[in-house]
Amino acid sequence: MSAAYLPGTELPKTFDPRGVESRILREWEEGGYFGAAAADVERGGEPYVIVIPPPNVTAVLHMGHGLNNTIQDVLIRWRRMQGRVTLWVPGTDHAGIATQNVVEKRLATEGMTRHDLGREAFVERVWEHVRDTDDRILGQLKAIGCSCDWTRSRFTLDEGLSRAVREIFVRLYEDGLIYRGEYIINWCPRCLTALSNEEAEGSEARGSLWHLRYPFRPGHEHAAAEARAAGATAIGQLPDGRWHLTVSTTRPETMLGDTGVAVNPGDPRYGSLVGAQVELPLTGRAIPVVADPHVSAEFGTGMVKVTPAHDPNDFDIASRTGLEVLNVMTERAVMNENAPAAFQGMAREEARTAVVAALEHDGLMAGRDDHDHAIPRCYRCDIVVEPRLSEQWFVRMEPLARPALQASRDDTITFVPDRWTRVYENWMENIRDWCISRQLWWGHRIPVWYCGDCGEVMACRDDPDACTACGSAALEQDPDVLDTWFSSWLWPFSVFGWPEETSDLKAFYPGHTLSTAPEILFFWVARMIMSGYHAMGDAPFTRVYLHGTVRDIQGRKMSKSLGNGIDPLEVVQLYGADALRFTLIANAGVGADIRLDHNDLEAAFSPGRNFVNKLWNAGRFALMSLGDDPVPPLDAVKDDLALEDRWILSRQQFAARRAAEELEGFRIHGAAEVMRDFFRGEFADWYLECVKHRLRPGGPGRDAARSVLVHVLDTVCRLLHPLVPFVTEELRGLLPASDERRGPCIVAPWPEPDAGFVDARAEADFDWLRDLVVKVRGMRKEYGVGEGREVVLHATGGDQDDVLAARGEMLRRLARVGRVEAKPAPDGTAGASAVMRDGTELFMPLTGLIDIERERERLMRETGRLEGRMRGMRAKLANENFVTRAPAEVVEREREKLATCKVQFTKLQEKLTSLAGQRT
RNA sequence: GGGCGCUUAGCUCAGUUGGUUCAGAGCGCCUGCCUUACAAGCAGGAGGUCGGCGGUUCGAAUCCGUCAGCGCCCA
Repeated sequence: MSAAYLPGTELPKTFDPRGVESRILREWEEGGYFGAAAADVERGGEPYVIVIPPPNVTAVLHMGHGLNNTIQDVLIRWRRMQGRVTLWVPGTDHAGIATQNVVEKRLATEGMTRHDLGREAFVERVWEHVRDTDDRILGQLKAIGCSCDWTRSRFTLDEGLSRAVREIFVRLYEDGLIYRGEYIINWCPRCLTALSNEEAEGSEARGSLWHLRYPFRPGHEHAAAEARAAGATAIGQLPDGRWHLTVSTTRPETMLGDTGVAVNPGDPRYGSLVGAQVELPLTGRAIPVVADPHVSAEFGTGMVKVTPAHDPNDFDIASRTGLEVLNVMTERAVMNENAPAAFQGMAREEARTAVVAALEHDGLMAGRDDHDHAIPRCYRCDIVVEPRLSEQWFVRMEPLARPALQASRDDTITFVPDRWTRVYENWMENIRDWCISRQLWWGHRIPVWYCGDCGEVMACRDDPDACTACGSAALEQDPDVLDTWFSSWLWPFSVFGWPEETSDLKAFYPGHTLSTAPEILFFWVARMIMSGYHAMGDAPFTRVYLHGTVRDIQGRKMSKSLGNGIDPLEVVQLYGADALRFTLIANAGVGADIRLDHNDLEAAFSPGRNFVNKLWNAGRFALMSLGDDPVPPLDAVKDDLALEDRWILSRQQFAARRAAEELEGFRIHGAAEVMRDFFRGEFADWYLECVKHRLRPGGPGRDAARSVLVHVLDTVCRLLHPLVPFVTEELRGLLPASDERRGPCIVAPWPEPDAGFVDARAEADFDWLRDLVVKVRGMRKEYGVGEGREVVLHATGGDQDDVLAARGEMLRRLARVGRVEAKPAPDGTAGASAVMRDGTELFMPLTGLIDIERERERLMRETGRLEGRMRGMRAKLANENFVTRAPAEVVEREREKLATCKVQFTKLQEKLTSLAGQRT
């Protein structure tokens, strides 16, 4: 692309990412390759669209983002090279509760709360924070090479996206899908806001199950006695003769808010109790026993205490049975004025201890069992969530879930790995309404106004001046904001200007692939699909790739609090973006977690760096060897191709085909493996070594070698570009230009396999040569024949003499074989032997070096191995069932294998016999 | 309580529809090489009864059941 290296100077021996990446990045951006316009699609281009999972502006990116975005960039770059109109929309998320927490914490260090600042000033403080992290996040994405359309970067609180939020809110409200009501919601007593069910994360905890005794009120002894007589073991008498019942709870402090005890109406034990009154201990209140069909007769004592204001199930019981709702806690989960005076002002944990002690003191504690259960915690601050009765806004989800569920069932949307399909469908099938109001200041203000005069409630697209019912100007906007996810669920179309019917929306919606972590499958992915159908009538994407989590070497999730994170920018600084990407990709099995050692970045990222460096050096070698003469196009040398040329060209078609297959199936690590095997295992290790001598000035078939070398290297660059974009861009830019090699790699065509280059004969012949070289190397090593010392090789009994004769120079260079004889060595010559699979006998005279006993052992090992294999094959073939039932093809293959083994075995036996002769 | 995933070489993990060298890669280890692309490299090598048991099948790392250990999700 640009002349970064002075003509005539050697390229550096190691690839220098820092010197290259920023320059290439600039060239890409200036070239405008990242962007796409609606017009490109209107002209008939086939779009490929990804919207980024917008990172939180809470903090800068970690390695999980590195993985997430590398995957997206690989897909985008690949599709771009395939000629699709690719668009990757970047952006960030305002992350209401999380961001507010971060800024509040910072204020706390200054000894302030958000209330000291006031709403407006506080929000301005948050904006300052956001502007800073937003820039840094986008910078990080650029640094790892993400080819997003930066001109389209969005923020979920942008004006346009805020408009989308209002629009969807009002529409849903008008459709009756948004409502306000008083229900038990998950409440964070630290953040002082409602949470959705998804935001209250269960955490396993060792707890207790306490059994409490509630005495019957005077006059209800008969009911108690009757129940006891009916077999109710949980009914009994206290030492003072009073009757009591027993209920169990994991949260004794809530008993202060009990307003009843419920039993199943069909429970034969408790029929007499319904309508009876018990005395609620510590409070002096009398509460009734009621019947409710949702109480399980089998669970526990079959009687449950009912605390309507502090438990969602109890709330439901109360609404069915008419029990009173009594809230005994403040918003900070401190016992309030409805609790007995002795407990008022106590925090819930404190109150628990006090209640237990008081009950014990009164002889009303029947016992305690260990009880493991899940305690919901706030996903942002980890405080135990308190179920709290409060008035909130909800989305009625069931109608929205219907098409979203159908889309999965009919494979309109598919998940990779497939197991997430069931998780998604299960969630959709058991959908619950979504609490969307948050008692926060940072976020989209709920677009609802209340009339101070007539009480009218209005959901408005634009701020109203007067009440639509009475005309009053005494309007007040709902003080709360919306759940963050209520804006991010619109992301796939709000970024294109919805609700305006923009040309972008027409061109780029629906998108194609969504790549994210499974932890936000419900929060975000599922809801995007719902809103996509509701607002656009179509799914926002068709394939959802759910990748694994980046963990530390001990398998712990990387986190700031553990200090086990790895900063992507540090890795880019030290090893380069390509190394970061290749390392992540090569380690990322489909949906599998990745372990990286944060204490040893060298161990974690050097393989990636080394691979990149290897690539660089292959290019460096090519450039040093090509000389200044024009490189002929492949067409011009097609009649001069040597075996290795035809072989590598054939293998290249295989690699291109396999790489595309892997990418199609989202097996990106598989693509990396295919390409690494091709580039390192075949091109660098074998092809380059084979053609070195030909590339010398005046070397045989030099022009053909030069042509193939450049052609394959160019292909390697293009194949690897989606994975390691910088080094491939740099390298390809240095190759001699030609008509097919003009323009930057980023928009070069993806290599399509060309059947015309597939050459099975060349592959077979070359494989045979490769085997021979490996065998010779093995024999040399066995006897410590120094690498500088040439040997003679006798190769007899095979039918590859032509191949051998033509590749003498290759053998000399790869195995230090000075001369190949097509006839056996004279009888009695000491040396090492081997037999190829086709029966070709190899003999390497090693007079003076050979140890006959050792050679015998070596050959015995070899025959032993063969014998083992043959035994297996003979047994298989002797099995009537195998021969008759297995496909004929498989049986035939087995026979052929056995035959070749036999030939090898026999020849090795002969060698052994002749060795024995020599010994005597 | 329900569901899902994992268990393969010392470490981290691939292994698509059961059958061609399917028992693999990278790192680590051992041995030998500074062979003018690359020591961030090259060549050669050691190392695993694919968690246990049972089943299906001519044939199982692969399919089924079960047990054990680890992890995750939902209630």
